[in-house]
Amino acid sequence: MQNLQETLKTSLWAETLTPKELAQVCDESYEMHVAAGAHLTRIGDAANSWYGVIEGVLIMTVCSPDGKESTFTGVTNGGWFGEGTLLKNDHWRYNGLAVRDSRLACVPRSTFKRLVQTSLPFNHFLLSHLNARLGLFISLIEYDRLLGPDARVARCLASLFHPDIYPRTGSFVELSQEEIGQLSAMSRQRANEALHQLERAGLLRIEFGGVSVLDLPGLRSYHGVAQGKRRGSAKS
DNA sequence: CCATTAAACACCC
DNA sequence: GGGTGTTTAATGG
Repeated sequence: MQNLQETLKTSLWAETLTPKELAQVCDESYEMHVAAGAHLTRIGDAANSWYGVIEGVLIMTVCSPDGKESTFTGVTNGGWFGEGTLLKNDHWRYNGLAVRDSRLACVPRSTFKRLVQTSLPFNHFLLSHLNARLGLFISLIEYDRLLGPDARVARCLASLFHPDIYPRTGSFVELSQEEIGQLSAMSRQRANEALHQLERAGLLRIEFGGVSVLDLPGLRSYHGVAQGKRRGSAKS
């Protein structure tokens, strides 16, 4: 378990700052707790902070006009989010919902903007961070359009291990099958079936309250059988 | 038809 | 109490 200062000092962007700059960021930042099930950000709220996850899990969700909710992606230990909204001086366009009791490192908007205006190395970090997230979202669209359910679960799980976005993820993914289903855009029992398929393929192990990833490259390149069709009903 | 899902249920951590 | 495995009926391509 880490504290606020450790999270800031071991972040991927800390090394882009001079010791003096970093010390000032540490001084201006603060910690916030969000209980499981509570919102950190809501669509329409003004964005006042850049958030880093000290410990916990947050998901980004949007709502359709009739109230249906869809989950885009999750952020876990060591991940940072909100920079895009802060850069635009905008309001949140997605909800940030804690699915575990979570502790957040909050870098005030004024601090974040000062770094953007004064530190070229920090901007380099932001570029690669945004680029990584862009690549992640492009991948998610690709999975959604081209892959069947089993492969979608495999790739969505694998995407949680992107080193630039999820720096401190172990091999155990602490997400219920319900939550994996939400991330992969399918029902719980379909996610359950996909997970068993992947377990049979030796890529992961299903455990209580989560899964252990055994073969990350295998998950990342999983294509399933015949574009994701299962139940080998191909004439025996 | 076939795949998927919501709802409901029975275990088990 | 919540996560998991399973069944059943309803839905939609």
